[in-house]
Formats: sequence, structure tokens, C-alpha cells
Amino acid sequence: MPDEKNTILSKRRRPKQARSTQLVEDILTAAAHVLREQGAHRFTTARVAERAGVSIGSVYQYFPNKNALLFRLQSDEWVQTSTVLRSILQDPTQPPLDRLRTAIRTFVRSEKAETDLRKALSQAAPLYGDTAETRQLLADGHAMVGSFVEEMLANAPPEKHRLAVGILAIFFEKIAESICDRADTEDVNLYSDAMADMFCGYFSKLRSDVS
Amino acid sequence: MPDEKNTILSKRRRPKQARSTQLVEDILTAAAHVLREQGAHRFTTARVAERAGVSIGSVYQYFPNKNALLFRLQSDEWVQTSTVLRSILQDPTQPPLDRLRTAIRTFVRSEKAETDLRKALSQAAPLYGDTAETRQLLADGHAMVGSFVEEMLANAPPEKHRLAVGILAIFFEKIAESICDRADTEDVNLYSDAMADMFCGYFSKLRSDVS
Amino acid sequence: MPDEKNTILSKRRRPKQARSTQLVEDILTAAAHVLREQGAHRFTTARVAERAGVSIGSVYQYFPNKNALLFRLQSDEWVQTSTVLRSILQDPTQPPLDRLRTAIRTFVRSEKAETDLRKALSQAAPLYGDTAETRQLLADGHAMVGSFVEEMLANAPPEKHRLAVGILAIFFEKIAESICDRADTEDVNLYSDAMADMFCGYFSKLRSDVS
Amino acid sequence: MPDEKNTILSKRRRPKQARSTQLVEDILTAAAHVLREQGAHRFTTARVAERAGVSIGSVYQYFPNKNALLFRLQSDEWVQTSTVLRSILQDPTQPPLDRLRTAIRTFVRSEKAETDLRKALSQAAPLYGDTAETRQLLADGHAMVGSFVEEMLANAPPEKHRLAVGILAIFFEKIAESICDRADTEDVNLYSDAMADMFCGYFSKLRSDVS
DNA sequence: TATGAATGAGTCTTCATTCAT
DNA sequence: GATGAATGAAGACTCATTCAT
Repeated sequence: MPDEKNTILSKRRRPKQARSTQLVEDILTAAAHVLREQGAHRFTTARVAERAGVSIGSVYQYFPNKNALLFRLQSDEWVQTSTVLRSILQDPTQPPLDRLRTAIRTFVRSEKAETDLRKALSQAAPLYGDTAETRQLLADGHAMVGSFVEEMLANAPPEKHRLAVGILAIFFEKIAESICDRADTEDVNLYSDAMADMFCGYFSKLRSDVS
Repeated sequence: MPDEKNTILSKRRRPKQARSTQLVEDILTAAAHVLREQGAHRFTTARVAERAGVSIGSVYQYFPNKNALLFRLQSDEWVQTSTVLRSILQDPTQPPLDRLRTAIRTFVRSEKAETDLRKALSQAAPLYGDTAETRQLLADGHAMVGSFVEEMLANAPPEKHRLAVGILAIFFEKIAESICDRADTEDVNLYSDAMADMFCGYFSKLRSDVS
Repeated sequence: MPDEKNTILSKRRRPKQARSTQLVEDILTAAAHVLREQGAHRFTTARVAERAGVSIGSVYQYFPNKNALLFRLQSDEWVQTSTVLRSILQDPTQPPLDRLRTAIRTFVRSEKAETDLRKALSQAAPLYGDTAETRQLLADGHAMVGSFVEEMLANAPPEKHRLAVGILAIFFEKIAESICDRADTEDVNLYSDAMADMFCGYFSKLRSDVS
Repeated sequence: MPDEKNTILSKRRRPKQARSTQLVEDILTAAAHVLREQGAHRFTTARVAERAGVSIGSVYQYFPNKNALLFRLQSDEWVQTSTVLRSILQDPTQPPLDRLRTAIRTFVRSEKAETDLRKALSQAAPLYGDTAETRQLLADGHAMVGSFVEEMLANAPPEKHRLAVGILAIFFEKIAESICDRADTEDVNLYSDAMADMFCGYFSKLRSDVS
């Protein structure tokens, strides 16, 4: 199988002045644009620089390589989404299955809002996906889902927990994308609810298996 | 989104003589090997030709371009898998939900047997995926799943049918791959059964909603 | 210190047809020209290709990378020179010190004939010098000098042999180049003879130290 | 041969205030460090500035370009070494050949103490070597060796003088480096003595040829 | 003076595809 | 039909140098 370089993605000086920060912002915006409009395989540093109205050198001033740019795009999306998700999944005022249902709908809707970008990002995953940084991001997400499952399946046998976490991870990483890919904006809720029904049905059965 | 060339993939003459057929076979075997072993981004016509012990020119004799090669690989897999699937889903001796469960397990197992190849193929999808041929293939699969759903949800309101087909399509196109990606050989059955439980639970509920 | 890649230099298909051989010849000629005229730091694959009236791709068809081109130039020079040197140093009809004197003059003269090229090659050494192939070439040369020293200092204590080989190696690898660099064509013989006198004086003293 | 820019290396103001002097010192120390540790081809102004804890702009405040930095490094080494050499070669209390022998050993030992730096500097020579300043430095060294030879070969025919100077120059410029390159710390004295023997043998013969 | 962000020409290398033999 | 040499556009990345602040 492939031998990705696993190059470091985050080095490079972090800008301190407003102007630089603006530049980074411009670059990221341009990068998102290029990725969205041209797709992963037309995503080149030159095009990003051009779109940002900046020299190639400036891109490399802030990002050690192309993959770091992709990683940053993914990371930003991920941080934002997982913040929202966390607040939903940890909300003590709702029963776990309701939280799950809300999380699913919310996640899919947010994914739908940026389908093209997410698809392209997912497409480009091999370029940035096999690095410590990305693994860390995934691990964080896993932990979050893990503690939710812990609560949801409190009385279920532990070996079921791993399975539940795995299934939810597959949902958040892949299924949601597929749904957005297939369904138009209206149908998205239909699919979300269907998936929520399936998950809730399955998990409530898991819970009752024990009591 | 991108402006893929959408070049025609199947034009080139279909060889009729034994020798040519053998050549095509060799090329496809080599292509599968290269894709499996080197991954999508190392998949080059030169490497395929070398592995096949054939000149690059010969590859182009039978495949109009690199994408056609990928398409053919995908198509072959797909035809083979859908044949098996069809026989399972149309088996009149089993109740629909049992067929579905069997189909799921079988599909995941077959996918697991060739994970590397399928992952690479999925990776390369943007190169061949946006063409009439591919869409036809998908449509065929859809039709098959559609008639199964027709039978399974005979009494359910028709708007549910579309949803059910969509969900199953997502499963066969993406979820199975995710499962194979995440779970090792032993866990694969765990995940398959969990998915089967979820689907069957959901669909039997859909059915009873009506009666 | 630096971390040269030590990439393989000799792979790539060896041309079989006359036409290809001619092309390789053209590329090498162009490479020598560029190196001679522009120096090591302007030696680029693009310039070589242009000078050869050939596309860049063609250069890479026969040489896996830029360093391989340099290595080949060096290697060709080296093989040719060492063939001549060998026939001189192994000539049984002459006493060893006479052979040495002849070898020195001959070597310097041949080096002088291509001073610019050799200087540039020496300049570029870090690019190709740290590889198995180059080490092999050096080892071959060493062996040749070694057996000559064996004969010349037959009766001297063995620890002197190593030293003598080292000194001669330094001569052939570096001093000759320095001489050519410094002296104009007429003076070259003066310097050669001076070096020969020094070496012969030193070695004959080593020999007599024993008897 | 190449068309080096031959840009002027020493223009820029020579700083007079303590702070600037310190800055220059820091830059030079950093430059030496980078050159020693990373080698000639990783020697970049950015790395020097970073190592010195100084901005790139500051480097350019005191050195008109990268080559000037290299030149200054070389020049400093050269001035220091030639001072020592001068005191040895002009020592009236020792017979000339003894002084030569001492000079050789001393020179090689000092070179060995900084092999990495000297090798890298020698490697980078094309970048700074073809300028008036460098030629002046060499001329100074030549003059020093010249007056030593004048004394050593007082009675020998003048045409021999030029040759002797040339040979010694080659030694100091190249052979010493080769010796350090080839021999480990212990062997360095062996080689030094061998070279000293060769030179002394040769030169004493030159002297006696006349008397 | 000092800073360091910005520039962009220049380098190596890959690979899909063509076409003369 | 078969071959495989030839092409050249395209891409990632570096680094000396400048200049606005």
C-alpha cells in the first residue's frame, strides 16, 4: 500500500500581527474556495496563492506544505463541528437517545451546508490523513463519543460499548457525508431521521437487553 | 464542483480474438495488482503495463485512457458482487429480512476480502466516477435494491420505499467499506450483524406501521 | 552535516536500439557541455535537455535523476582514465618508480585536457559522491593503486603500504586537479615532474629503509 | 566557465558601535555553526538569522549578500591561520626545512580541528571565490610563502622558486584538506610527516643541486 | 536601525498520451 | 496489431533579496 510521507503539518511560524492573521485568513478562504470549486485533484498551491492574490512564497510562509493547508481546513471544520456536537451530546437536561437524535440531525445539516467542501476534503484525506495531528483529532472525537456511549449504555456489557462507538464513528465520519451526497436539501432531514430511528432503535434494544 | 473530462470510457473495440482477450485479462490483472499494492496515487499506466509484461501502447489499444482501466476494474467488481447480491435478495425461499441480513453479511465479507483494492478504487473514484457508464452501473444496482424493497415493504407507503432504497444504497456503497476499514477480520461480523439488526429493526417497524 | 539522499543512480532502462543509444550520447554530450560551460551550480536538467535538443522527459527516460547524470559523466571519465592508468602501473617492462612517474604525467595531462569539466564535476561531487556506485568506483581505483604499491614497496613494512596508497589516492583525486587549476598548459609538466620527483624520492627512501 | 556575479563583497559599512560589532559577531558565529552543522547546501540566510537570533534584515545590514557572509568566514579563518603560519615560517631561530615541517604539521592539525567547517567552506567556494577580495587574500598568502621560499632556496635558480611556491600553495590550499578528509585524527600526523618528508626531501635536493 | 513579511523565479521530477517504426 | 521512445505541461517547494513599518 501507499507510503505517505507523514510530514509534519503544523510547524511554521504562527503569525502575530493583524496583517499576517488576515493573510492566513485569506489563504484559508482561497484554499476552501479552490477545493470547493475545483475539487481535490485540482487543489494546488499555485491556484490557492493566485486565488488569494498572494505569492506562492506567502503560502509557504504560513503552511509548511500543501497537506498542512488541507489539514488546517479539515481541522477547522472539525473543531467547529465537534464543539457543537459536544454541547449536544453532553446536555444533561435531555435523555441520551434524544441527544443522539439531535446530534445526528444537527451534524447532517451542518455537513449539508458545506457538502462540496467536505467531499473534496474527504477526497483529499490520503494527503493529510495519516499524520499524528489527524489521528489526535480523531482520537478526541472518539473520546467524546466514548463518554456519551458510556452514559447511554451504562448498564450494557462493556463489549457492546466498543461496537456502539464504532458505529457512531462510522456515522459521523462517513454516513453523514453519503447522505448529503445523495439527498437534496429537503430529503436530508428524512434520511437523518431514518438514521436516528435506526440508531435509537438499536441502542434502546441494547440497553434493555441487560435490565 | 470539478470539471472532470467525463470522457467516454467504453468506446474502444472489445477484442474478439483469444490472444487479445488474454491480453486484456493480463492488463486487468496487472492493474488490480498495482492498485492493490501501490494505492490509487501510484497507479500509473506505465506501472500497469510493466506489471502486465506488455507495452504501454497495448494498454491504450484496449483502453482509451487510464480512467477506463479504473472503470473496468470497478465495473468487474461491481458486476460480480451484484450478481451474488441479486441471487440472495431475490431468493423466494427466505423471508425478506433474512435475505437482507444474509446480503449484508455476505457483502461485507466479500468487501473485506479485497479491502485494499476496494479502498484504492474508492479513492480513485473521482477519476472514473462521473460518467454515464458509472451512473448506469449504479442505476442497475438501484433497480435491484428497488425491487427488493418493493417486496419487503409491499404494504408500506411508497414514499418510504425511496428512503429505504437510499439507505440501502448508502450501505452498499459506503458503510460496508467503512466497516472493513475500521474493523479487523473478526470484528467485521460483529459490525455486520449490528448493521443488520439496525436495518431489520428499522424495516420491520416500517412494515408494521402500515398493517 | 548534510543528509544527502543517496538515491540510486543506475536504474532506468538501458537503451537497446541505435537511436536510443544516440540519444543517450547526445544527452551526455550536452550534459558535459553544460557542466563545462556553466559550472556545477547552473547544471540543471532543463538546460541539459535544451542543449541536447530533447525534452526533459527524455532525459528522465534514461537517467533516474540529475545526480545520475553527473555520476555517469564522472564514471565515464573515471573508467577511461583508470584504464590507461592501469596499463601503465602494471607494465612489467618498466621499474615501478618509472611507471609511477609516467602515470603521474599522463594523469595530469589527461586532467588538463578537460580541466573545466573535471573542476565542475568535482564541484558537484556532493550530489553524487555519497552513493554505493561512487564508492565502488573509488574502491576499484584503490585496489589498483594498492597492488601497485604492493609491488613497489614489496620489502617495506606493511604499515607503510597503507600510507603510500593514501598519498597516491590524494594525488589522483585532488592534487592533479589543483595542479591543472593553477598551472597553465606549459607549466603542467613542470609541476608533474616535481610531484613525480617528490613521490619517487619519498618512495625510494621507503624502499631502502628496509634492505 | 560560469559567470559568477563577482559582486563586491566588502562594501557595506563596517560597524563601529559596540552593539553592532556584537551583532556581527553573533551573525558570524551563527553562520559558522550553520555551515558546520548543515553543510554548504543548507546554508541559507534565513537559517543563519534564526540561529543568530536576529532578523534577516539585520544580516543584510552588515553583509550585502550571502556570499559576503561566506567570504567573511573564509577570510577570518584564513587570516588567523596565516598569522600562525607566518610566525612559524619566519622564525629565524630555526633552519628553513624545520620551519616548513612545523608549518605543515601545525597547518594540518588546525585544519583537522575544524574539518567540517573547512570542508563546507571549500564546498561553497564557487559562491565567493571568484572575487577581487579572495584573490587578494590568496596573493597575501602567496607573498608570505614566496619570501619563505626565497630564503629556503636562496641559491637555487629563480625559476625553481615559482615552482616551489606553487607546490606549497597547493599543499596549503588543497592537500591539507584532503589529508583531513581521508585520515582519522591519529593518522593525520602520519600523513603530515609523510608530506613533510616529501617536501623536505625535494627541497633539500633543489638546494643542493646548485651548491 | 531593526524587523520579518512578501516576493517569484527557478529547481527537480512525474506521468498521461501520442505516433513513427 | 504491438512497441516503447518521446513529449512537455504541471506540480511542490526553496530561498536570496527587498522594503514598508
